[in-house]
Amino acid sequence: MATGRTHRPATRSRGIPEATVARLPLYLRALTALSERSVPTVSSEELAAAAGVNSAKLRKDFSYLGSYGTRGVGYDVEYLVYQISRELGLTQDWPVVIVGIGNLGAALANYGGFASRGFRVAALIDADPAMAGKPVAGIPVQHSDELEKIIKDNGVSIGVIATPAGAAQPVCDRLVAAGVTSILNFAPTVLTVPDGVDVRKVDLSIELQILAFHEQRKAGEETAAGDGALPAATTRNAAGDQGPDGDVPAVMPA
Amino acid sequence: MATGRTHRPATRSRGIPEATVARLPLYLRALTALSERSVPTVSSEELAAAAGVNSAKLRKDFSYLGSYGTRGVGYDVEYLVYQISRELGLTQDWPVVIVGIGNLGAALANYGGFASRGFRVAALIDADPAMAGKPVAGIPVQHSDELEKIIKDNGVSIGVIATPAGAAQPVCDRLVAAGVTSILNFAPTVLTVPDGVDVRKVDLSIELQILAFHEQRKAGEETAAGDGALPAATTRNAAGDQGPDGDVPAVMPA
DNA sequence: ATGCCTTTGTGAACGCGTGCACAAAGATGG
DNA sequence: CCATCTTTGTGCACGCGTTCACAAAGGCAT
Repeated sequence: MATGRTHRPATRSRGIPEATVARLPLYLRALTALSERSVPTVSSEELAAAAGVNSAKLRKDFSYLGSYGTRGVGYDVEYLVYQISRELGLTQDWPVVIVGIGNLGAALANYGGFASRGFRVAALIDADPAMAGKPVAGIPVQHSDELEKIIKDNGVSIGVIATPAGAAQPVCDRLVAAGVTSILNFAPTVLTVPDGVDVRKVDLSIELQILAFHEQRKAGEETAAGDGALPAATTRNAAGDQGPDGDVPAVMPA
Repeated sequence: MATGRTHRPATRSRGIPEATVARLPLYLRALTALSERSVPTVSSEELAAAAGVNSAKLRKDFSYLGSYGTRGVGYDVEYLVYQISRELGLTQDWPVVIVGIGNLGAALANYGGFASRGFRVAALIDADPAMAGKPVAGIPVQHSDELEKIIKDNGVSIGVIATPAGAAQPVCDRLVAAGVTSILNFAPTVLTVPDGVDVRKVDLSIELQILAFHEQRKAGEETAAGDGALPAATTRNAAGDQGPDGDVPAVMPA
């Protein structure tokens, strides 16, 4: 039971570092914008600025793909778009299913960023029978019962989970059993999957909490000048705190 | 001009590594679940499993906060919930504004994960006059003209951008000018902000592209048995290089 | 009180990612 | 054809993050 592998060992497959892979979509976006403006070539410096990264890092990233630049000139935009697209696997069609058509699921279904790359929403799935047949983003929602059949009929290998936290793991299990090997998880839960299955998670609440940490630190530094104590953050027995049961630390070790 | 700071120097403020901060919300969630089940104490091993991380990493993370455990026993759940909440700044109220009430913005407004922590949606803002006054998630949408006033009146320091890509930077500039110092960006664009302002971005399309990369790699390894032409990464600028699809970039350098 | 057993907290080694700085490569102009 | 100038590709060093492994700490039973 404790064998849940959420993290993959590494991308030692035979090349491209994980950190580089994560930046390729960024470069691709910047390049696409240049392409639309019919810019023929771009230097590492310019492209790096557009993508918001260091130019040395960008050149090193590209070096993992091959030598696609021309010294003294830069990179050919169209050619690079093609190479990165191919490397990311975007030259082929990726059917995806979205499970859980609530507010977020519907937003995802309507999101243009999917279709613009090689992704195609093959189906929308929800457990609520009342949703069945109702069109969202022009696609009729199907009931969970059809999940396995949908996956197999469309050859889906990527699934998006936008269900409530409680439903995520069961849905995940069914997706994996039906043949899905990559999952994008929006539910605030740790998913346990077998080896060979990739999971990436997006958690809105976590991002905000990280921002709050830095925000608090900034505020603390300002007021720290006049007062050693942090702002009311150190509120003792903060009653209105998170607790269903107005709880206080109450239990102190020692 | 190329001075756009999207990345912060570091969190050497006086302690906690960035990687650790990013995991604290994860621990907090696991601990909250335990708390609701009235579990009094938990060992690093158990908690690590629940959060999906290595137990040594978890102990080291906690060691940055202080010595909150008891050897031979583990950690007191309630006490740890409190300490992490305090460290993350969740014991205080964080008013946030969401700008761009489209599908995604509406989904965010309805997302329960915000309110459950210290976050409170102070206002919803959209540039479309037709949206003004219309309630979303029980909160009436306000027009962009009110942005500065809303920020100042509510003391908002965290802003969420869910606008189309084109509108993101102008909105960002206005938020920052009005006093916002932390931004969560859902628009697919690189935001340029002054020093001292934190930006975190969530890009749905990028996550999918990363999954596609790994998915392609998995598929490639399978079929690689019969075909050795896969790792063409070392290909020099050879014209008409690998053409599995016979698709050539059309524009070739040289 | 004493010894055993469990679990924390952390020193140290390792590996990955980042950024610097420069030599090699190629274009361009005379 | 040669000199010069631009920009790539990368060797190298540094710092952060992860993991191992173990000594110290504390509870608990006898």
